[in-house]
Parts: sequence; C-alpha cells; structure tokens
Amino acid sequence: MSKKPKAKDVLIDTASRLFMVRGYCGVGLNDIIEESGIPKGSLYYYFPEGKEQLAIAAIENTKRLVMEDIQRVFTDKENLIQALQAYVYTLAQMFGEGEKPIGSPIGTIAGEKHSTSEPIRLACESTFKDWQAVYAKKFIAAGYDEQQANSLATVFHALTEGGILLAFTMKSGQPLEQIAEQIPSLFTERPIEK
Amino acid sequence: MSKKPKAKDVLIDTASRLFMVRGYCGVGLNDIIEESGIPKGSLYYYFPEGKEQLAIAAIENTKRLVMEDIQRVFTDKENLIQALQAYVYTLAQMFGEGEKPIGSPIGTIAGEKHSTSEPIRLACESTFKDWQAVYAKKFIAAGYDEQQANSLATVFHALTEGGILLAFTMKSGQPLEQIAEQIPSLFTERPIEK
DNA sequence: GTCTATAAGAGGATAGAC
DNA sequence: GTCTATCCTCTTATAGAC
Repeated sequence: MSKKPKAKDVLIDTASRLFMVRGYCGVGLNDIIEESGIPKGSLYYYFPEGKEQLAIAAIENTKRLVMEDIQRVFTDKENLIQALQAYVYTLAQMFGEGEKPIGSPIGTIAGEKHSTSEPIRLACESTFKDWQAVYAKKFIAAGYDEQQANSLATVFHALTEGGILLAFTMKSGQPLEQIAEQIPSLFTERPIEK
Repeated sequence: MSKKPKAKDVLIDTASRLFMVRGYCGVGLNDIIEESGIPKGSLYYYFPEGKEQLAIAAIENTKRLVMEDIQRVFTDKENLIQALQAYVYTLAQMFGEGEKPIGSPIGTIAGEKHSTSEPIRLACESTFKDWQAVYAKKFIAAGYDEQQANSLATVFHALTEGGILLAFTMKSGQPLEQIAEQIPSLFTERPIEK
C-alpha cells in the first residue's frame, strides 16, 4: 500500500491539476502526456477506459485532498465563524500568491459534464455531498438543528464554488477575500421574526 | 433595427442555450448547426471569426437577458431581502419545472475558458461586473455604504453562481431553494461587535 | 509492464457554387 | 446572402514492439 507504482499517481496528480483549471474538454490527453512525462500507452494501461476514467480518478483524488484541507482548518478553529472564514481565506490565498491555483474544487468539471457524462456527474455529486456533510456537522456542533445545518452547508458550499469561479474569472483573489470578510456578518445567529 | 435577418439571432439563441448548459468545449459547431437548422456557411458569414466570436455574442446576449430578469424582479420587490429571495426562487424554478433550464448564467463558460481565451474571459468579467453593479445598487438603496454593498454584491453573486452549479450537479432545484430560504437569515442587518 | 507508431474520427474552418 | 462539399488539424483510442 505504501509502495505503489508512481506513474499512475503522477497521472492522477497532473490530470487533477489541469482539469481543475481548464475543465474536462479543455484538457486533451496529449496535454496530460506532455505535462506528466508519462507516455500514452501507460495511461491506457492504468486507465483502460480512457479519459473519463482518469477524470473520475482525478475527481476522487481532489475530493480527498480538499476534505483533508477542510478537516484541518475545522480542527484548528473550533469556533464556527472562525473556521468558515479561515477556510475561505485559504482559498483566497491560492489566487493571491500568484502561483498556480492548485487544489481548487471540481466546479469546472461539474459545470460542463453534468449533462453529458452520468459517471462524472455522479462522482461530482458524491464529492459535493461529502464536503457538505463536513460543513453540516460543523453547523450542528455550533447548535443548529439538522435541517438548518444542511441548508447552511449548501449555502456555504455555494459561496465557495461561486467565489472560486469569480476569482478565476476576475483573475484575482479579491472576490474570495470579500466573501471571507462578510462571513461573520452572514453566519452569526440572531432572532428573525418569521 | 426591427427587421433584422433572423438567421443570426437564431444562431445566438441556440448557441446561448447550448453553451450555458454544456459549456464551450462541450458544444461543437455541428451541434449548433444541427439544432438551429442554420448551415455552417451562414454561421461563418455572420461570425467570420468562428466559434469564439459566436460564444462572445452568446455571452453578451445572456448578459442582457439576465440583466432584464434581475431588473424586473428588483423593480417588483422594493424590499432588499424580498428582492434577493425572489430572484433566487426564479433561478430555482428553472430546475424544478423539469423543463430545459434556459437563461442560466454563464458560469460554465467562465469556468473553463478563463485561462485559455482572454476575449471570452473579458466578456465574462464584464458580464459579472454589470450584474454585480445592479446587486450593489440594491444594497446601497437599502442603506449599506458603498464598500459593504460591493462585498455583499459579490457574496450574493457567488451564491447564485454556486447555487446553479450545485443544482446542475445534483439535478435538482433543491440547492437553490435552500439558498433562497436562508437569504433572510443571511442578509438581515444587525450589529456585529468587531 | 512500458512505450511508439498509427488508426479512426470529430472538431473547427474554408472555398466556392448558386 | 445562402448553402454544400471539402480540408486539415487535433483528439481519443489501439496495436503491437520491446
């Protein structure tokens, strides 16, 4: 389990990075071959079903990595608001640093393939559900009831996916920073007259 | 100005609809030809620069249509919270009806082309800025100062784009409904101790 | 198990008839 | 102005040598 062949992992790593930024259709197998240095034959040895199978592996890889990121931040900050805010700031940092924005969620793939590849859509759906479950758990720990927690988890997740999209499009971390700043104001509990 | 040739408009309409759902790379010119019934030669007559030019026209078309939707809802509901909530409900309705979700924002294209086509990225950026300006104006009318209004406009926009992505991926209007329900709780003003 | 060469087809784009 | 037939490149996928 610890001595896996490396080629497969390199492929998944490279594919994850490229897909997350340019989307599924925007990345050719040739791009992955070139960037990873792994020849095409090996790709089809490890992923006999081709591009779609590799994409699903990449999605599952990203799912795990992002889950770890979320858990780390949430463990570090016990307070709900601080935890949510800290996580969005980590997203913002990816853009601010001018470096390659890696590890960003799978929104790009989900957006273009939900209607044309059911296996990919299912992989994205499962990923989204798992992330939201972590968010929901944090809301519950902060005292929300289950239904409210689920809705707020959806809200927070939509904020991150939307924020990442805006940051990419604006070529700036500013949208994510603005969102992070507003988090205390958005998620602080208070009585609402129905 | 009122008696424009129809072929061009049909092309833009068809392209808008297909691009919004399946993204830029996911839609071939052949798909647009087939669905619109306009032959390829005519497409290149109206859009000599090809697919990219057509996509930009589609983005600008969607920008205008969505802007009108927003303005209509915002004019109808003077109250900030009610206006924001009503708009998200209109987005949710597109999915709930089981019909083709048309008129949805351009997130899909923005997500995949921001890094590979600067003209398209700019068209998306301009669109996003215009929509956000309308949101910001509504926040200002409700008494927020300009900086706060801009940040909250970003927040609301991210919520809608993220919500649409989740709805597509989950094949359900539920995420958008959950977001709509939470809007009063999210955007109701209250004192926060800094 | 790993890699190269090539097939088979789809994609965007063009030329030129009408 | 409108449409058809065709080109060329790029993409995914495969066959088979090593």
